[in-house]
Amino acid sequence: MAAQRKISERTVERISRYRRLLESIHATSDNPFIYSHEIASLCGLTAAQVRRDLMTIGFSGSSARGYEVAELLRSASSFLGFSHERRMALVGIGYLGRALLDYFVDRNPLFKLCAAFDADPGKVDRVIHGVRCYPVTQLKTVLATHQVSTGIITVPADAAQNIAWELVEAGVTGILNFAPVQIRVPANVFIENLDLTSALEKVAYFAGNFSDKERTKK
Amino acid sequence: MAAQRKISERTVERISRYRRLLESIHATSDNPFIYSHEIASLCGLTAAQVRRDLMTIGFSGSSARGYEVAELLRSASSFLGFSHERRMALVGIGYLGRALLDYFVDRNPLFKLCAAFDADPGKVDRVIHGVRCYPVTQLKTVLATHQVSTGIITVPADAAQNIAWELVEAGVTGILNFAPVQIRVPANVFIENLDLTSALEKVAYFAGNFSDKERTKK
DNA sequence: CGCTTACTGTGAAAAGATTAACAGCGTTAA
DNA sequence: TTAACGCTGTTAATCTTTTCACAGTAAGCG
Repeated sequence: MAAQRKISERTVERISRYRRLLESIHATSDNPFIYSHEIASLCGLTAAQVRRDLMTIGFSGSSARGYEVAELLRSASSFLGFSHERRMALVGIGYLGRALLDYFVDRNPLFKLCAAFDADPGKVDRVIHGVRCYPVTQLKTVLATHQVSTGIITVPADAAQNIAWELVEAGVTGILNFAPVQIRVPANVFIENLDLTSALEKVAYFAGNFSDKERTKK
Repeated sequence: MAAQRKISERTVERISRYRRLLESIHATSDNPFIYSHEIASLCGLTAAQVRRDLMTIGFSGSSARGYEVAELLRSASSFLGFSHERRMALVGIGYLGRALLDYFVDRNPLFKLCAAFDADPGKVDRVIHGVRCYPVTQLKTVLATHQVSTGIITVPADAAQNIAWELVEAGVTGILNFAPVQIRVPANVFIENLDLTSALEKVAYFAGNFSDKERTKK
């Protein structure tokens, strides 16, 4: 729809963070305006970066008063697609899967986690954190009835690629993958690989080699 | 110690992924050599990138035969600091905290999760997934006895910054933060903010706006 | 009113990360 | 032994992201 071109992943992530920040500010502060440098400082960024991000989503503030909180909140929400409901499914009901169910359910009513799947018969046919659990064999049929656009993968590494393919065949166009393998998908599907092990090893690396060295900017 | 300078976060993350890949290849394949383009294809990268990464950690292969798997595995492990044990602590024993305990415990014997903390008295003074749980009030004393270098934060957003400060005061030099706030730490401490909500919103964004547009390269 | 101030919006510069390109070399095959 | 091949190591080019810097502008103040 909106024909903006090539907005970077980094920018989208930051917009998401701004949005949440603004939500909280909107609820607690009575000042209806906010400056780029205030947002920046609360998000650990530079003011220039914030201004540029807002520029790319086409939001304008007022010089001398800054940005109107309510308006910007609305604009960021609309940019992120909060205007319509998204349906999501989770595959892999291990500890991590359950934690994510708990984490995502009811956090945002427009991001509806409407089904969970697992290969273990002992884990299915019940409701966890308000989400119905199905055998993974029924993935395609269940997803077809639910119009799911986004999938979350928390299965073991060796099963992840197959699950991804099934999700894609079922019409999913975005995948958040926690399995520690690089998953390949068709070019028209977006995949975000979130590798907890390498995140931790990175922290451990820099925790060790850091007193003397600067961190290269994020 | 090793006086390499300014190795980027991205590179460290990739080295970690290479390492895991090599571990698996070393265990299953009988071919003692591997080419950069093989690693690249398995990790979803270009061969040039792999060669450059290995260059930055100072590893050399042989022309015409590629890289010796066992050697490279050793070299990557040593680069990542697997030569000595790291001790880690986790703060916040909610669903996510428990999932991470399960995820990280015994995954790598050199990354020892040796204590968990929570503010809720009902959750402490027991052992979860092999890790002893303490009241968060004892954080500093317990960490002092354990020589912990790395902390994992899975507490609610409003408590995260305070916990970070306490971790830093206790001598932690690297933090992996899952709370959805940007945490500030002194310049000599490394922090990685892993924001699940913005990761998901990013996926949802690109899942929606993607048929027509290229993803900007990671 | 006009002056001052401090902000936004944005082109241009800088920094950082990735990819291209190729010289040089070890291996293999003839 | 030599020639051909296909790899690595690395420099240079390109592409991306961030930061700088400043013109333009609205609000507040005297």
